[in-house]
Amino acid sequence: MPTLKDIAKATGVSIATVSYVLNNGPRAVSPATREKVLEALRELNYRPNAAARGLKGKRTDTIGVIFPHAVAAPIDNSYFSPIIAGILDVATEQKFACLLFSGLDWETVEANTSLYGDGRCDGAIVIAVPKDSELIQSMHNFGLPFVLVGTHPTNLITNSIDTDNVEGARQVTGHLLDLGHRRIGMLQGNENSSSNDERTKGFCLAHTERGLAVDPNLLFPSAYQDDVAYESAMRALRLPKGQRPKALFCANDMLAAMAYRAAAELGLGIPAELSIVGFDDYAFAKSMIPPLTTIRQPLRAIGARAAEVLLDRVHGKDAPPAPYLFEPQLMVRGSTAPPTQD
Amino acid sequence: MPTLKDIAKATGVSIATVSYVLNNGPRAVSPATREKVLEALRELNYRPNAAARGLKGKRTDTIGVIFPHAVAAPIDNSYFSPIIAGILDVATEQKFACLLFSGLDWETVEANTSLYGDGRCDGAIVIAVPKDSELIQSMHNFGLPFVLVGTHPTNLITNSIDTDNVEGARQVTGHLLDLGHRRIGMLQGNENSSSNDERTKGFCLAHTERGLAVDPNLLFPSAYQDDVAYESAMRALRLPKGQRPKALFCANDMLAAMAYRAAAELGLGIPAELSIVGFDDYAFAKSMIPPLTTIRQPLRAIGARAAEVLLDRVHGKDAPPAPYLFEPQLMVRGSTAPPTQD
DNA sequence: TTGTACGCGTTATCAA
DNA sequence: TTGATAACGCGTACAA
Repeated sequence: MPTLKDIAKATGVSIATVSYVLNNGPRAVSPATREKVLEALRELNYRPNAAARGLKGKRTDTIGVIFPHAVAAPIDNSYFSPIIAGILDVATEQKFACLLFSGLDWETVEANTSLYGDGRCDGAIVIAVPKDSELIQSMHNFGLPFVLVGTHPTNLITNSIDTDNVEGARQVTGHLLDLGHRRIGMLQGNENSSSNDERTKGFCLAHTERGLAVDPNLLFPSAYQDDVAYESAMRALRLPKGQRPKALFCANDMLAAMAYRAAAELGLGIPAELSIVGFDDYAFAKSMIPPLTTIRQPLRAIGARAAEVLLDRVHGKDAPPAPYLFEPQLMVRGSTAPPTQD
Repeated sequence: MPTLKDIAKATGVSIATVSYVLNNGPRAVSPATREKVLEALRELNYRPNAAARGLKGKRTDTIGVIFPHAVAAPIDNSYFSPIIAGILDVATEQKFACLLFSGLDWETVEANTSLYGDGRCDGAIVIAVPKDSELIQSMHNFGLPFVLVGTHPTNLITNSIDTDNVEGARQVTGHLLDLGHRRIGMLQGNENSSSNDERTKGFCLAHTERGLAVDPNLLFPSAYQDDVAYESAMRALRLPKGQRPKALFCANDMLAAMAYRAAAELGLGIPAELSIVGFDDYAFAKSMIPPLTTIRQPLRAIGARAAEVLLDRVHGKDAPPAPYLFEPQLMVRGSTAPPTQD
């Protein structure tokens, strides 16, 4: 690997000059030597050494992405991966690379956080961290720019990017209510997640706005894990006919897929005997049979926006630590219909 | 951020001593000073600077992962993300981080490859690169340890990790033939991909082993993209009844999902009127309705194995540049049944 | 047992 | 317009 010194030697100039050519400044170089240097750079296939640059206190051109990648929950693929794709879109465009810091769960991730503090990245994006996590405060104390995705800490210390979960849940529940449904169950997500709190709130809001009460027996605790979700769905759908919900609002599309499975096993037709709606509009939602009515969350755009905000911070344009909410979009497909008579 | 110098000053020893304590050598430090130093390190919350370490020529404790993340194909999530999860499993355990180098397609990725050569990582994993890509040769020339996943270059210059695609395709096609199917179509994947070549080969092999010929009209060119796949599936299933395949082998599960959609739109019951099999066993396969019969490819284990092999190389244990093939596993579910009479 | 000093490849300051 | 050189933080050969 050639270094500045090699280029300087080959060209007969000083390393300073080479550096100025490389960085287009901060001082001028005569066109003649400039050309000579550029040629040598190309000739020897020179690559600036990232470590040396980082050491000089310059940017590392790297952003960290912090998230857990649990063992077998489809949500990990469907949720994290479009977000990371969006981050990559923006990062690649701005010639940044992404450094993943991960672990199976948040506990492991937090235990490994030492990694982000060693000057390997200029900033970090933290995805779906539990809102009571110490990580948020400790990162803030650390001073590295960071942005949250899918989490709204109570004290606003940095930017957070997300979809308006309350509004989305309100819309999709409203869609069911407007179809005439009155016995709607909700399959909930992780207990300590921002998204589940907000989606539950929107579910209730849609009811109260119409002067209707939510039956607490129709809130089915579950989690963003396929096995847990399947069990919860079975519990909900095995209720005696008069109590069984005629529609299910699932806290995300993966839960909805599990509800489909439970319904199929119990011989309940969708949407004839049971309407199902989800949340997120994962890639597979439109391919489900029947296609799932759900709330579209622009995950890739969320990731891209997070990267933009972070890179602005990295470049010194400090935005106020405001939350940024994307508008949810109701996607009415084939899994919802008016209720049939009992 | 405290540096070695700060610790040295606080403890009243030299930076060399601090360094020796940190690295447990190469020379001994008296237990007394050792304790003092350790305490100061903890006290001041010292973190070694990765850039400085990298500059000294030591390991960066980072592995690069090179792959494209195209615009909207579900395969990207379902294929890449479990592999990356597997890489993360091993990397995290060995205290390595993963640096993603990506672009929308391989063209962009290759244009950005300059990134991997700047000393930011100790080695790289390249996922599903087209087998004729220059990237492979240029990385080899570069001298950075690397490992391939899902690609088998013709000249064996490093390790490659994959599933035995020929054998998997042979098994799942054999399953259809053994059910009595004789008019089996194949929905193919990307033209220049190793996986598609090998799966096509296995498809043919299963036929010839049984003394049967493959009807070339039943090979439907397609790609690992949902829109293209859907169109191809429609073309296959719109054939007049006597020519229409009664079973479809899809080059991966995403194609199979698109075939489900096409079948649903044409009113063809699965598996009554049409058997469908896939390949990969993506997370969603078992939740499809009916659950998809497919070949399980242990993607997460593949990622983990790739990371292990790479880290061995990084640590200097040079294995021979052999390919490593995982055994495919036939998962018989509800999407296959014996053919009905015409 | 410990301290001093050099060099890794950059960038930036100072001097020419 | 350019060259010499200090500094970034760390690891280690050498001197003490």
